[in-house]
Amino acid sequence: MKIGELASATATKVETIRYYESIDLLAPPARSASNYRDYGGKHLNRLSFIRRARDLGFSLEAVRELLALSDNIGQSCEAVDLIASSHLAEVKRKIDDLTALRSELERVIGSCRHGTVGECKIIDTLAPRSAC
Amino acid sequence: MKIGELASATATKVETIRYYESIDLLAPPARSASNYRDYGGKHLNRLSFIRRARDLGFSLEAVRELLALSDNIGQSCEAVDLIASSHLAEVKRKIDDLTALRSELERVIGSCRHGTVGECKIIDTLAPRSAC
DNA sequence: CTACACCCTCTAGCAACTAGAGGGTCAAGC
DNA sequence: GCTTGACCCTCTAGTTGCTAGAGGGTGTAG
Repeated sequence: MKIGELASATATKVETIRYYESIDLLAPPARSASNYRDYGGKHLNRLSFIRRARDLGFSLEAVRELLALSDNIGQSCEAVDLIASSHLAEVKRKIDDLTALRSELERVIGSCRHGTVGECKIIDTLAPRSAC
Repeated sequence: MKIGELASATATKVETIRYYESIDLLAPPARSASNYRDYGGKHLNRLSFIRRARDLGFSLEAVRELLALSDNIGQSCEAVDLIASSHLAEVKRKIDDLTALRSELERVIGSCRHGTVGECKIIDTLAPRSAC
């Protein structure tokens, strides 16, 4: 399987696959006579795993740990749970931050009377002076 | 006013102030005899503006535009409104994305039975094989 | 035999800083 | 007068997760 085929099989860009190899996330595959990368089923599985984890928002470092853990089939999955839970906590925190931000932005934008910049409430919120 | 003073007055790091100068967001101040940056009230206002806009999540490019607009006091504030509204739309989109992500993560984590990695539902979700 | 799609390596770029190296300046305390 | 420590300076490289480009080689269809 050539890199382009692996790329379309996993909806990943060719450059991204090479990048994953360069950071040791994906093992270097065999090479053809013409030095083309030649991937097998293992690589496909591994890259699929990476893709799904990335789609769930895990960082590449987290993915790296999840991959390592997934290889120790007998071990407790506590560590897996921990990584996922702390990621979830982070996602929740971001949602909270963005929700607060949204309210603030809505308030600011809602106060705009569509006059001149000199009277603009939005600019007013940002600048430490002037009135609307 | 030295850079450290401006930094603590605006809760900005010294390096960040120098960075803003390097990308022409903040005008270069006068220099003292010993080549120290010497800031005035204008710089304080400008940096405060930048900080508030950044706190509202505006990109540096958006901040640059907002700053330019805020100087044209007579102009219509339509452009300001547009920048703010499109930022708000972006924030909303991010909240939606993260909320969907949160549900997915909660579902995945909730299915974990705290056994071994081989039985782990979390790993199972990521890997295209095995059972819990 | 010549297009053209594909592959290769290596490097630089994005946002928005942050951290470090390697140096100069200035006021206080001994 | 001299050292200590907190500042300041410039310049460069690192962070995350790719993406895009230069400058080349390969393989196949017409």
